[in-house]
Amino acid sequence: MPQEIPVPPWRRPKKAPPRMPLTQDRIVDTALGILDAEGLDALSMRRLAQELKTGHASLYAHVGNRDELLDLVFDLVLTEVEIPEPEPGRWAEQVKEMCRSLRRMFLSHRDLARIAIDRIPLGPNGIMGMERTLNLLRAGGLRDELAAYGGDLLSTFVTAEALEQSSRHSGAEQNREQAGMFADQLHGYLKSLPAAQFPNLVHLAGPITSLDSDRRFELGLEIIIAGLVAGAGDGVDDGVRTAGPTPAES
Amino acid sequence: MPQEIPVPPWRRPKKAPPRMPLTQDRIVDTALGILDAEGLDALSMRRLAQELKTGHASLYAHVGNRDELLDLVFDLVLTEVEIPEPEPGRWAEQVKEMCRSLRRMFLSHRDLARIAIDRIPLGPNGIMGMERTLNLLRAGGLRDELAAYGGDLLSTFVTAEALEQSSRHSGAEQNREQAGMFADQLHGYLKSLPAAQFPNLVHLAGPITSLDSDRRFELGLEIIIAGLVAGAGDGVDDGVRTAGPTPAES
DNA sequence: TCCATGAACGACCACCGTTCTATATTGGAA
DNA sequence: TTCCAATATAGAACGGTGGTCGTTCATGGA
Repeated sequence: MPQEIPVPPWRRPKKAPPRMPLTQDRIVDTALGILDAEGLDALSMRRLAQELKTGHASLYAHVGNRDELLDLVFDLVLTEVEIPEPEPGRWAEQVKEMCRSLRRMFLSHRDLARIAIDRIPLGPNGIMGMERTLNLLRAGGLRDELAAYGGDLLSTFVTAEALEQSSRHSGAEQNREQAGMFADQLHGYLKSLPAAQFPNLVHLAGPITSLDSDRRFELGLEIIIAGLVAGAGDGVDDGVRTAGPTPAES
Repeated sequence: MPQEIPVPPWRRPKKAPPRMPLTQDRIVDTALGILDAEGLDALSMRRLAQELKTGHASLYAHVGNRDELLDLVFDLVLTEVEIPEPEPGRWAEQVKEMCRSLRRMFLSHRDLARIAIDRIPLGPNGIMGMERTLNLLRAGGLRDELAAYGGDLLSTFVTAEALEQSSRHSGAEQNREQAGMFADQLHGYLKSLPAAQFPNLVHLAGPITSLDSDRRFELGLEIIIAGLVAGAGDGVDDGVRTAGPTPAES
């Protein structure tokens, strides 16, 4: 890195102040950068302030606290998720496309699933996403309750699956290699169990460990969508027998 | 509290040493106690050591580190989950019973879902549970891949749902009240959105906010089980068309 | 009785999030 | 142009965290 040379004070125009002011946007952008590069544990207020060349206490004038910062980061990346306008006859495929887009977003931002897993996206982009998601789900003819809950279930599924995938590659950065290592180790372990006591684990050691993340994801997606189109929950066994639409509001 | 009187050294039988030794079991039990009473954030090594009337450094002779301690706590509570032996003709109901038992476990131990969400239960009780779960799922006639993944999907679902429920009651202890408060606030907010821009959110404000945790859980359970019995994923659209059993191992 | 072993422990280390207070900077009014 | 009030900035400090290290000490075996 070249040595920093102080700028002579006489050539420094009035405009374009060299001291870029701290703004919430700049903080959130930088936070996302650290997250992508170094993960959630590295994203401390101090590390963030250092990146912004300021003191860590200064951040609190713009973001409230760390948790709120994570809210903002989450809402920011939500802009990357594409939720299609409904087209007739392509409902199931469009739902899958939406979930795949959400998954791509998670996989392209390290540890974001850890942030999202216990957060309800109520920022502006989150609300927009909910609206568009509901629009798509209802286009499939789902009754209100199922549309309302289906969106939750799908996004929870995608988040949890991304979380599992990223937590398997814990600690250091490793792409496919370490994941394969782990799968191999686990496979060996399961195969080594006493077959008399663990017949199913021994028998299924292959399928359990050979499912890669992509296959797991597609499989889960199909299961949930199949369950949704089956109109599950029409009659539940806890007393409520009728399937009529729930009253519009509580 | 009565004053502590030192025991005279002459009456102290050889057996039953009054100084209860630190063991891993005692540590894990105590950790679970703190977890139940005060939550995960309160479960620090120092707090735990204090409860055991010792120094926090002493714990590391028995548990490795905090993460491993949480592994052990997780495995311990897994003993509370009941996984039924398969009975003919009751498959779907038995799967539900298993999931409900798992959920009861989560709800009776504060913050346990937060511990479980990114952990693969590979302790002794976890392995036992996996075996019994696979045994039950396969009794339903699920093909290998679906049985192997179905268990994962179900447990992920139960955990995520428990996590959502417990994170809604964040911070202070609140049973139904605060949850209802939050739902009411959210309902009001959704209803207040501009209907032209957010027609679906406004229309579904009722169903979205009126679903209580129990109903959400049962609904999700039915969706997933319906998807499983539909044998989803027989033909997937990523090139693989045949549904033949995957090779026994990789 | 002596000693080796391993558990227990206090002092540290390098951090963390957050708050308080003092200072610097700035835009606008006089 | 000068001055002031409002605001942004940042340093110090607080009370915590998980984890390590070297030392002390009690206990069981020889």
